[in-house]
Amino acid sequence: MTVTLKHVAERAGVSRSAVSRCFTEGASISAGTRAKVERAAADLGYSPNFLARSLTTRSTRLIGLVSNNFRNPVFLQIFDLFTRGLQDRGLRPLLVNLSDETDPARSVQMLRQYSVDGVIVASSTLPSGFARAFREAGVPVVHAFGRPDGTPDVHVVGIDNIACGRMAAQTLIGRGYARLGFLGGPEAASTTQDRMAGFLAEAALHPGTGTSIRFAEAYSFDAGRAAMQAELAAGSKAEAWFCGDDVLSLGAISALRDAGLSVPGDVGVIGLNDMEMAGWAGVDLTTIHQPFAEIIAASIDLIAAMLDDPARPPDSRSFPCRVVDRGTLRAPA
Amino acid sequence: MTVTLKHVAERAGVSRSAVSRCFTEGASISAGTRAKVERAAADLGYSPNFLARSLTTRSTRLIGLVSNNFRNPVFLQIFDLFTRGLQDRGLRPLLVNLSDETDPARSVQMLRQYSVDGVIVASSTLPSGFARAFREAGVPVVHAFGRPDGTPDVHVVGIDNIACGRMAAQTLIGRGYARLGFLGGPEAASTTQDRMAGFLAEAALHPGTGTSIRFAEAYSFDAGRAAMQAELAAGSKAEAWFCGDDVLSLGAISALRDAGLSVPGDVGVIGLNDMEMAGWAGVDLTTIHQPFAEIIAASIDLIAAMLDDPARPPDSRSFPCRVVDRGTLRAPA
DNA sequence: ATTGCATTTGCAACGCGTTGCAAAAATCTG
DNA sequence: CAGATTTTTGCAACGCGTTGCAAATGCAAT
Repeated sequence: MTVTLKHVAERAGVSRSAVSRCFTEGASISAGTRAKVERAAADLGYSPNFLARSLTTRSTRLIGLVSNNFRNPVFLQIFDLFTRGLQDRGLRPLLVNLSDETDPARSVQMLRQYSVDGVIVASSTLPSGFARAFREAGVPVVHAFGRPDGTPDVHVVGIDNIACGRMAAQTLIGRGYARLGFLGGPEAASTTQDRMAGFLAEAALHPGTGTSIRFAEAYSFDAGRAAMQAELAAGSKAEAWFCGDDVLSLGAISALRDAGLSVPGDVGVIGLNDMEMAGWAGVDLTTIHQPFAEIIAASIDLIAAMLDDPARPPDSRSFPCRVVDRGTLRAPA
Repeated sequence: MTVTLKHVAERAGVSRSAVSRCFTEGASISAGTRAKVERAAADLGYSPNFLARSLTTRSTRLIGLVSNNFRNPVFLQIFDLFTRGLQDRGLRPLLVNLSDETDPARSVQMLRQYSVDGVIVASSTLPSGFARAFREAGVPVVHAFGRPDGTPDVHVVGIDNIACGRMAAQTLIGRGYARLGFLGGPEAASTTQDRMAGFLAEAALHPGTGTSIRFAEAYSFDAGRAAMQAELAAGSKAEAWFCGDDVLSLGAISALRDAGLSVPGDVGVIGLNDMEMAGWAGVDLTTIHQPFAEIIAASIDLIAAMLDDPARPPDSRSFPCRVVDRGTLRAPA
């Protein structure tokens, strides 16, 4: 049977309150009773029931970790960092897979039923309605990898996707490529739109630079490959591609190489994310590094801050990215 | 503020019990009051607090999902399948990252404090003491990807690692390789030992077959690469390798190719798992398919069964594997 | 209208802890 | 040592639902 406060209290010969206070930070208890209680608790193998406690303290230390991306290997790194970071603060991730959920209301309800203290939405492709729905339900929320914005309605931490788009274009132009391609992720995602906008804006500043655009259905190898195959079948003229994600880049490269083109000999590719695999020998993907560790640390900081002050006005943090030069672009002229 | 049973009861003009019964399956309630209650609940946006409910029902529908492998891309697929499968049954995964935890007691205590209904340990490298610790604490547990065994002390579902080792050796011998290598994961893991044992046993049945052994520090690309580099530096003579995991295989292949060897021209490689990436164009890893979907479905079935009957005697289920022939072994003679 | 039975309802206690408050005990002052 | 403080303790109520039980209601048959 489960051993409860009462059992410990009886064994230690004190009141239930005394036992409770022994297990709550900073409560008033004398050294003597503390010793008795600890002894009894140890004998019985007691530890307090967090869920019962949460009824009165109104805090579960449960955090909903919500994502819809379980195909892109970079998310394993992301889950690793999130789970460790949360655990280090005594928070517990309740993992929610929204891969085929379209209705925010259901997930909001479910997470409220479990009284989560907060929610982290980790996705660049979930419509922002999801994050907003949590906020409207009064649940602290931070949207990691969302679209930072001057007047956010929820906390957002991510990168400046427009700047990344520019950076990619600049890099390609700096390498002497004139006909540029953008291979984006799902067209509807705001991050895709921003990356494209930055990319096109920068390209437009450079006369003699042409651009073409294509979108992949998903952030996956197959989708990237299919998109590039379609592009090639349509007689692509692009000399270098900026792909909105590394795994997309790998798919695209495989299509290019299958078509007998050399990367970077014939066509250059620059990705985005700098997932672990991008650095693997033999992969050597040139890419824009997205500072995951910082983004995740900031997200956790924010959610932790909201536990203390749930009314904290939404904030938007954006971290700088940088190009990691490996082997899929030709050397500077 | 949170809206509770009481508020709904007042608004509907019924007792708290009536409201409660309206939200519990199969409780006795008339159509009339049900309508009143549902109306009031909808107006107020009420939904019951699972955690409070769990106090009396003694069921949270929370399942600890425990793993220590957040570097091997195959685990993203695994988490995807687990989270979806659990969600489909109305169970909620509390994700626990044990990457650098060595003491089972701490995780057991933590998960008990959250009153999880059960625990799934998803790992082939966690010492079996972890799973046992949960069982001893009276928490239903199933160890997925563990070592199936005739007299298990916890539920185990996985593959017959010895048979896989044999299968790998047979395959290599069938292709005419005579000097075989085994590149295992962490040496201490029972799965590594079993795969090796099967591999060596089978090789021993074939006169004229030589074997060499090496272990990687972890199931990671870098570890596989480093191990193969060490092997090459030591003047390896093996013609074909069975690697205990796909990501290890990829690391090994990268080392082989860097050393100027062709795969499968000079050296053959067969992996284990058949992670998604193994099938990517350009990767084309020949490997032994581990039936993840089945293993995970069975694990979830088992944990669900234990919710009904916690005393269910431990069972051990093993799923058959099969070779998936792609491009890293030479064709049969 | 009465009896008999099945449903439905509310009361009150319970699950496991926490906490405001007042009483009790310990400590300090003079 | 009495009196004033401070600390520690227990009581009892509370957080949010559930549930055994007995009372109340509904309905059909007599």
